[in-house]
Amino acid sequence: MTDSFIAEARREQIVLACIDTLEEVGYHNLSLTKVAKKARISTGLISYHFHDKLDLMNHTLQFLVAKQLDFIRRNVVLSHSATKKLEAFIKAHLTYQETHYKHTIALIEIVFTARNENGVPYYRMEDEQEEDGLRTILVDILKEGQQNGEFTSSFQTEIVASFIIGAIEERMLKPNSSIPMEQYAVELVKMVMKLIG
Amino acid sequence: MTDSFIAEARREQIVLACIDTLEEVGYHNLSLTKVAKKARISTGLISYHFHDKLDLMNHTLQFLVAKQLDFIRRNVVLSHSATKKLEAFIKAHLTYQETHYKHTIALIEIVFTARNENGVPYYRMEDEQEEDGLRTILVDILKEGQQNGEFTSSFQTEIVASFIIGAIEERMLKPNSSIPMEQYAVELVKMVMKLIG
DNA sequence: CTACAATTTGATCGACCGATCAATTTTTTA
DNA sequence: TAAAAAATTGATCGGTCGATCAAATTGTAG
Repeated sequence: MTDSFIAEARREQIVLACIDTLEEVGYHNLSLTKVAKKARISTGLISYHFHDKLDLMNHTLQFLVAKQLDFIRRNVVLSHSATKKLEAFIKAHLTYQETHYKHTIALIEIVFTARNENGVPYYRMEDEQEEDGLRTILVDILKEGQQNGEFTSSFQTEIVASFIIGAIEERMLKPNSSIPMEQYAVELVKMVMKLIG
Repeated sequence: MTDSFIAEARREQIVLACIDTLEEVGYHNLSLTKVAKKARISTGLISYHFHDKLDLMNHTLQFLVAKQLDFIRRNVVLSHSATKKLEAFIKAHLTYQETHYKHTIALIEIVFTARNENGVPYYRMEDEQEEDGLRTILVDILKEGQQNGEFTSSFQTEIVASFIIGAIEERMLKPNSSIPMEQYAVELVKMVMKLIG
């Protein structure tokens, strides 16, 4: 296993096949054989490019998080006020979940099922170096708005952030709701502004 | 397998062992052998009292949901205004997650990992007959408050309910937060009242 | 062209799992 | 108390999985 172009392309191909398989059968029923079949390669090749199953899952999770973060961040930076950034964050996040449904499902499958070497699942892990996560982006927007007077200073950014992320993730788990995503996004923005504006 | 007292007690014992095992190793690494060992019985006895592994999980999920629902409902009915009921709902829900942490973890493990005969996980299922779920209780409280004038009528109960449940479940996944549960509950109640009061 | 390195295959191994079942023990029934 | 029913054991079976590896193929450097 090296870092050649071929190896890098192959690894991404396997990661993509892993995402497809996760969405179709879930982590619970996923096997390396199924991923290999999806990627139209032999099972041994996966072991050649990834140390073991957990290593493949770690790379797949990293891929999914990076894509989502990149999409949302690119939308947020287009705005130049905290209010507009907040709106962009909420809408981009909800939009991504709808347009990249397969990725969202794969992400959920890994986060709630995969466990590290010590048996700790991702959803129970302490966010070690939350240097650059989605939550940090959101908290920074809230702080910026407080500092420049767009938002009131009478709320704790961490709690409002939980509030917003909770509402977004709640929607992530119920995409089949009777309420269209667009409307949900608009209403959520309205509510948040009523809270902090 | 019958419905005798012995069988009923044995089934509950197995369900409790299942909850313990879920919390310790997760659904992913759970086996009927481990559940049997936890319950200090033979493996065959589980198959005697439950049709198969999925049947055990269904009973365990039903047990967990019923316990949680019962606790929250008992707290809510003590209050006699929509405002107080809403406060009781939020605080009871958050309190239950902290005092019954093991049950919360087991619930998450089943909902996000177990799949029915058709391969559909619980978290992706349409809530068939949501006759009596937590969400219904919450929506009913919101409707009651709107009808008797405690709350404004300018919001959609379904969306605010998602908002509230999202904030509660977000906390469920991050119990190790720097913010104490009590404070989180108080702030959440304040925010919701600011939204709808 | 040649030799070496990287890549890929597919068979195979040991381990574990869910489910089954004959045999045994305990409880209930009459 | 004797017979029947219920409950329980533990060994066992077929199946699947993750990982390994010798062998084959492809790519690359000299």
